[in-house]
Amino acid sequence: MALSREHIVDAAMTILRSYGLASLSMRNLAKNLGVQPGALYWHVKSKQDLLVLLADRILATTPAWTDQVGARSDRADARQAALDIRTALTSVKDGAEVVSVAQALNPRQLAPLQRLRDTLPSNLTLRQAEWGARALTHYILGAVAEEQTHAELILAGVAASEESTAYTTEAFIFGVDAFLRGLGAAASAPCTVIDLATEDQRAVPRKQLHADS
Amino acid sequence: MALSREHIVDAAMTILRSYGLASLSMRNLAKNLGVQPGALYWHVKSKQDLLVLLADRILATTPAWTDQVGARSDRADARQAALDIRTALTSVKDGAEVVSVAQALNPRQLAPLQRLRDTLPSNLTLRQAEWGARALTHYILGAVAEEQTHAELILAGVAASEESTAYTTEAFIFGVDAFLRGLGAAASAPCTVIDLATEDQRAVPRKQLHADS
DNA sequence: ACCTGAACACCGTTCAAGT
DNA sequence: ACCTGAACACCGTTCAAGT
Repeated sequence: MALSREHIVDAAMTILRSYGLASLSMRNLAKNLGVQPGALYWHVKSKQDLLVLLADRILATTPAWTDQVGARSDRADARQAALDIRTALTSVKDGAEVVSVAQALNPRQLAPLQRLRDTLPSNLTLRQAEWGARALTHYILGAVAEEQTHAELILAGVAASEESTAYTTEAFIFGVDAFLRGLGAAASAPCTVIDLATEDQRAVPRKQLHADS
Repeated sequence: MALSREHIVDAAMTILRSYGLASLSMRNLAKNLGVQPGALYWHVKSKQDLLVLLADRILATTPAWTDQVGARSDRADARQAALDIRTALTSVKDGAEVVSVAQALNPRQLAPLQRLRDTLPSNLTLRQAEWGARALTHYILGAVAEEQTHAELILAGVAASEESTAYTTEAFIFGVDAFLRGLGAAASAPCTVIDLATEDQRAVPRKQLHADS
């Protein structure tokens, strides 16, 4: 059967579901497809490219947001959007990590991020809604990634399972709700930057590429 | 000069500051120390172990929280704690990513996480304060990681620099403040779990380790 | 157009053997 | 106790050459 981009992504998803991100090497993927590693590079630019495709497919399972005359709705919609994203991420092993890496490499707006922005409280300016959606995305990815690696550590017998999944879900929702409440009150309490002696020791000198000896 | 654990961490920090996480391989580190790669494993258990040490050192530069008779204080303290953590992370290239990875591998409580918990609004239960501190940590690590990779993409000429650092800082603070506001109102609006048809397609089958053919 | 074979320049980790 | 030398089992990517 002829190799194709879609076929490659399918096989990669299978590896991801069964064994996780650590097992997803280009060489192992090629072996699973019965092909030489170099063959993959005809259909896919790089591994980073592949990870972006995988991230899109993982998030594609989230229910489409029915755009009601472009109006931003109440808090419950945003909460549901966050839960839908979490469901999509947890359906694949290391799903949150894959999406995190893909988003870091390709910082374009992820589809559910747009949905999040559109469901945020309507008292925010567009810029604030974008900041809020990004912030919530960071929380979701971080929280779910922690859940998943924790779960894998337990399966590996390294950590003890002290918490039920209901408990984990409650913690997740607690964070989402807290954040959404805060965003709802954002307009009344504007963000004034106070003392920032903390600024700009960030510009670290960049020398050459790669240190040798 | 005799090799030591501290010496290794020093050299690793130097590589990190100058060239970032991608250049921090055990082999490159050994070369910089004028030693064979295997020698490192006498002083350090693994690369993961080393990353945890690095994460601790990166965060060690945050000002110590002067514990005032154990009382949780107001929102300004938590906001300052978040800013201090951001400053520490941005002082090292890929600092946020290093701490993220280390925290994923070794999910023990990071020092500043404790400080965050102690500075959260006092209306929360201890469990809620822990959830809140975790959530805020996820936001901080995600946001700063995005800042840093974005900055590196700009230095590499891949992306355009459309935003000033003040703008970035404002966005960061916006997220922190929103979250803290939401936590402040957490007790009055308890987190009730509504419909969760989303639960538990998370248990993905685990077969053997490593797929072959 | 699509894939193989083979190479290039790397990884983390282990471990007998040396000192 | 501490380190070398050398190996093991991998990586991502490229590219002439084949079909």
